[in-house]
Amino acid sequence: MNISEIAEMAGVSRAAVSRYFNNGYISEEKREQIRRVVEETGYIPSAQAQMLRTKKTKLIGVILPKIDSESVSQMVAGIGGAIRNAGYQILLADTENDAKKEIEYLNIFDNDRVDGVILVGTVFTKAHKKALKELKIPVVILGQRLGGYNCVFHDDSMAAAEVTELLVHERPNCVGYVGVTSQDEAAGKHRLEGFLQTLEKHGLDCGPQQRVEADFTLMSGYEKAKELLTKSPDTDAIFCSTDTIAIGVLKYLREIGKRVPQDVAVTGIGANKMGDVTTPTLSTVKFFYQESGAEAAQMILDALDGRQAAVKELKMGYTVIERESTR
Amino acid sequence: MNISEIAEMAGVSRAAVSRYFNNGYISEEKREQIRRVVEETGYIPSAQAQMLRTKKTKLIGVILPKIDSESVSQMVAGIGGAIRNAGYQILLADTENDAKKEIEYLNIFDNDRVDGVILVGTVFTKAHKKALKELKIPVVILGQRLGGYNCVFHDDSMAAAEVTELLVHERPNCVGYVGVTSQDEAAGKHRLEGFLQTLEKHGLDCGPQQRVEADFTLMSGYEKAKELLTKSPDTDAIFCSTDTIAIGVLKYLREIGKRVPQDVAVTGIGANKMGDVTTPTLSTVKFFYQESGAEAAQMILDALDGRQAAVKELKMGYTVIERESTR
DNA sequence: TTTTTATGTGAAATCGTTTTCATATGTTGA
DNA sequence: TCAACATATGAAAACGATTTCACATAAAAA
Repeated sequence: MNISEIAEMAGVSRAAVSRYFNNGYISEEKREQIRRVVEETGYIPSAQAQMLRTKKTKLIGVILPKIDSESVSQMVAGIGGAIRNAGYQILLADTENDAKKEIEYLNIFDNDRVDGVILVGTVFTKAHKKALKELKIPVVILGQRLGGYNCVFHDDSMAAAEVTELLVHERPNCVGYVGVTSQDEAAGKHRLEGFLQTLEKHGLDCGPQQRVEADFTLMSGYEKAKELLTKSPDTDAIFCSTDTIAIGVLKYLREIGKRVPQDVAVTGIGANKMGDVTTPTLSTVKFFYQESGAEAAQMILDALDGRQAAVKELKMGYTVIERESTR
Repeated sequence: MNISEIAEMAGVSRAAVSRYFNNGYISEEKREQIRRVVEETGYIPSAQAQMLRTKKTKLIGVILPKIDSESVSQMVAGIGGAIRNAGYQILLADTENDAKKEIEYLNIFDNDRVDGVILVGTVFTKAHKKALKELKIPVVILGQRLGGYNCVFHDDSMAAAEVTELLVHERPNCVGYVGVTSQDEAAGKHRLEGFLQTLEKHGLDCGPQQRVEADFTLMSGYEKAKELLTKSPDTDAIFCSTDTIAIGVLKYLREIGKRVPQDVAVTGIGANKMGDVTTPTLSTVKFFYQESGAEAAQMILDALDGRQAAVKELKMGYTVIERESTR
């Protein structure tokens, strides 16, 4: 089934059929003839031919580090919901935490594979910035701020600062930090900054010897808590850069018989589902991942529509969730 | 940059350049000339033109009910990993639990949008079966068995039967069931069957009045537990069709002061991350979602390669995880 | 009445590849 | 020597749409 057959069956030219689908000038009479034939045959225009001719794919490339993560999958849900009504679809590129693949996909997508890219970023190297600079199609960075680029990110610093208020409410003697690499500016650097800022405000301290660096897993949180508490057994408040890490920390504390929050207060960030079912439940900050995904999608859509002149940076809000692990 | 420009720069015909990329006959001399020009220009052939001409998109359509779900996102991770090396990518279609959209996407994808479809199924209506029957491209059903179609699914019945063994280990007096609609054959019908089978084997019973139907949420598990325990306050073992539901049940039991497992034993299915951090931790069954995704992907790949003559049904194994909520 | 404008139409070019076809040449086997 | 075959090449057709162009016609404006 192609446009020529439809045209012939309807007794019109190919151009007329094309106009029928694209709201071009066409008489009521021919419109009806074509409608009938299209209905009978169930004809759908070839997406490939359209893409080739129009240079529009109606595809948004989504590059992400790992799809099976609560936050990332929520962002994708938000993106999907926002672009569907505009007739776009998601071309998924899961890099499996491989930075090289991020750049590879960026280059592949740039070659007319998709109309725009949403990059769920973690760490930005020189190579990333070079690849981004050379990009010919619109791009939105999601989850990180990157100067000069459209981006949607979370107020990691303020969120960390506010949740730290819960942590230090009972005036701890010895505060600990279980974070992630500050190469990840959002989850590493900014959260650490917010944390330290609140400590300072309260005349508290958390020197480098009180800080340990985990990766994004529960077991790593557990191990690093052990390291921290072995070094400083009198730690009575622990800030964790993610909920998953925090839950690993809780696990270790329970194992050595420390009560939370009586002996040690603990906070996380991210409002992972797990944090609401632990004992004690975890004080944390809720980011609106699905909404940020939707916002990023809208930004790409605007760029594709030719709206949106200047580069936009959108910082999303958050909600502090006070639960049992602090007080 | 198109193939004609490259051909001209290299002093060869378009056909030669095409052969260069597709391992056709080409002399060492020309190969080298083309290689140089391609390297200089960074030329990448237009995917759209290739798709149009070859009728191959190198795309797998993945239709799923909801991407921000632990099991689904793990399946997608598995699919992604398996198809990447074969040069395929995922075109994502999230139906947001809308069965109509499942059929819509099936039809869209069938029209040369993708080379094959993986359908993460839940409920199959007549309309689904009609759409599937009319499908011209290969399809694999993931997560459900559907006779006559390639599918990868889990041994829900046996898994439920085995986890029920844990539940009845202490010879309960009154067994309850919090399940999901049996329109969902995998999570509803088969798990119920497995559950009942083990009960029968032990001379136990769980009549319809002891069974309640939840949806797939934690709060629903909570509400239905309330319903069940109001009706039958002496219930001392509860089978839950999913971990999320089970955790809602645990929440309610704790609220009314029932100890788990001393007063009431509870089991779930699915090995959700939450079940390992609750108090008590949840006895459950681990399915291998990522692996099933990978298997489904391999099946599609085989079908596209012309291998795989007959329809295949692949039933995946499971592992029972005994934790604190039973004993 | 004449000019402008809006509406309607199909032929043909175009998008950027792959593939068929016709045609060579050089090598091998009989 | 001649047939058979593998290797090599470019011209041109094909994939299936959209869009430009030239040309109508009818209605509105001057």
